[in-house]
Amino acid sequence: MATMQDVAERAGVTKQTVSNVLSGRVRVRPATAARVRAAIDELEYTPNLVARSLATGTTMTVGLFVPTVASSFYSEVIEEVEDVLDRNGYHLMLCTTRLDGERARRRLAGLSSRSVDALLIAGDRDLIDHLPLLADARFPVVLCAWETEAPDRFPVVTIDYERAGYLAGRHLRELGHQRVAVLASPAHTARVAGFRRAFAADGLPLPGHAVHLAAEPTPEGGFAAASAALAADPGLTALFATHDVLALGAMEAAKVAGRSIPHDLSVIGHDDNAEIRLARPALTTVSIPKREMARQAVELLLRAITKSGTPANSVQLLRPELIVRASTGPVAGR
Amino acid sequence: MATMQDVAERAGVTKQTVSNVLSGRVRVRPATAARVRAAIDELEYTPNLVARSLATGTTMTVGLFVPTVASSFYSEVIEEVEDVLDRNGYHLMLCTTRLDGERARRRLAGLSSRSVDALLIAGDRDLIDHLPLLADARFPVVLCAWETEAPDRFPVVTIDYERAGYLAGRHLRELGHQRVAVLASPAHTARVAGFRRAFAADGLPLPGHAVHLAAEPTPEGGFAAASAALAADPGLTALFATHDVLALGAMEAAKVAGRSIPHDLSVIGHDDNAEIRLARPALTTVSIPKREMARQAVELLLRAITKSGTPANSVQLLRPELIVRASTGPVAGR
DNA sequence: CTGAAAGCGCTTACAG
DNA sequence: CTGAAAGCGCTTACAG
Repeated sequence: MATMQDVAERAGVTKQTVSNVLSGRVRVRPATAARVRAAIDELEYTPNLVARSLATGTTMTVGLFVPTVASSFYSEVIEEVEDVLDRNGYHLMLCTTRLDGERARRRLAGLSSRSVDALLIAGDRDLIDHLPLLADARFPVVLCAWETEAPDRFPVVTIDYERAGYLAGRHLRELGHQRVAVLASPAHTARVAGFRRAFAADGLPLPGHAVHLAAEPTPEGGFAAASAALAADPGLTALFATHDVLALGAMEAAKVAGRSIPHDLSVIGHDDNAEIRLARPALTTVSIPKREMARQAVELLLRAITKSGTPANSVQLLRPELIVRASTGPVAGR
Repeated sequence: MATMQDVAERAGVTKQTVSNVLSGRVRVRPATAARVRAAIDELEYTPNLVARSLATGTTMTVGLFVPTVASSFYSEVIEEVEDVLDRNGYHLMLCTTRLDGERARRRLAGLSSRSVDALLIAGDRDLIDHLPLLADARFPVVLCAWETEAPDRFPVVTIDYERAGYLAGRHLRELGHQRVAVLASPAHTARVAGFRRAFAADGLPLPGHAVHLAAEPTPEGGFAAASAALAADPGLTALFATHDVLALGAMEAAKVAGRSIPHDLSVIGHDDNAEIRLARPALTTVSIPKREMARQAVELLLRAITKSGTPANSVQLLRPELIVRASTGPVAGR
């Protein structure tokens, strides 16, 4: 392994000069620089990043926490984060918490030792209880895809989930639906609240039992929740699933129950994820700008690193958008 | 930021003693150790991993290259890799190559500077041309999920893809199918070869035009390829998709063409990925032990790190398994 | 069982 | 524009 010292000797200079050539921050006479470059090539020298990190106090890597990698939402977040990072010369350290708080805690503690220049935490499911661990992190922390209320001390870039739920509710209201149910993952409280608001605004507050929790964020979970909802109230004319994959299961359940979509039952999802491309009829859903969110979160993080201060403690909300397709229709159709 | 020196002063010892307490590799008198631990707590000292890395020459992080994170195959590989790593105290540095050879090259060069203790490369699509870059890597490299022939110098843990294709072919043969087509991603050469072998063995070599390449590994890609196959030869009785998501699209295409599955057309996939849970009829497929593969690959890597030698240059093949469900049936049914 | 020294390979002021 | 020095925060033999 060639070291900077080796290169220096070969080029007949000191290692400081080699360092200067490499960093470009100090002007070096062209002839000298050329000699240094030649030596670097001959020796196949590549700088030791660890040594550089120790000297500069910077690692050029960012940590990313996500609940899972097996969902198109987080896949896209990860890819977007990596792209922005890559463009700026940063590496990505990935931790998936897997709904395991203890695991999350352990990984968080493991990363907090200056091996990372900043931390991006996506999704609030597992880490929320352990955020105090980061109370005096010496690096910037940004939260994204945060649906529950976030701790005051960290900036967050997220979706206006409440509005997303509201858009879904308003759409169903405009179609005349009155008896509706919600299929929700336990964490999706803001979406449910927004949906409720749309109905309450019209003087039709949703009864508490209209919300059916799905045990798992899978089609199977949606199938079970939808079956339960339909059994509990056969008069239902519409279903809001707080997650597209839940909606997929709900469509299956409707079929099994002999209901055609959207004629007998409207179904609306949330996310506009890749998983629904094959759904028939095409699923009406609320689209959320996940890549945009990820991009802005990383950029905030990167700005915080270079300014080496804590980032402005702001909450940034990206707006969702209703995408009307074929799975929702007027209630009159029934 | 408290340093080891600070802890030492507070505890009235030298930093070497602190180091010894931390590492546990040298016995320290209990009373001294207790004083040191107290000082650590009071100062909230956490060791600087970068400094440790420079001193030990080890970073406790492993790099993982995957083509993409947006597929359940690679999601599962990533999660499994991370689990094994985590259990052994290692961190994960993730690079997705995204079908971009130049990007892959750049990331590879970026990692090769001792910031990683070992490298696991999953999938051969993007990096194969750049592997020579690793020719004199100073850390172990292991390949996995490799379908094309791997460069001699690296150990590989992969699936017996040829056999997977063979199992699919043999199944169709046993059901009496003679006129069949293959829907394949361009890289899936071994699966196609194995499938061919099953037919050739029965004296029914597949004509070259029986293979239809899918432009993209998506349901849409499968739909297009299947439509083309059905148009080219309406007498087809079975389709082998080298990837489950292709099979999903093929099932759609069959529906559109007015063919019922499996009565008019048998469809068999490959991978047994989560994406097919909702397919109706349930998809017959060839299951591959992806998590097992990932686990063994990482363990090989870890062994290579600790032995600090290059791992045994072996090729390890895991066996696929045929999973018969409802999308395939006897040709006589037609 | 504890301490003094050297070293890991860089970078960053600071002189010349 | 180039060189000598100190330092980043650890670990690892090596003495005592």
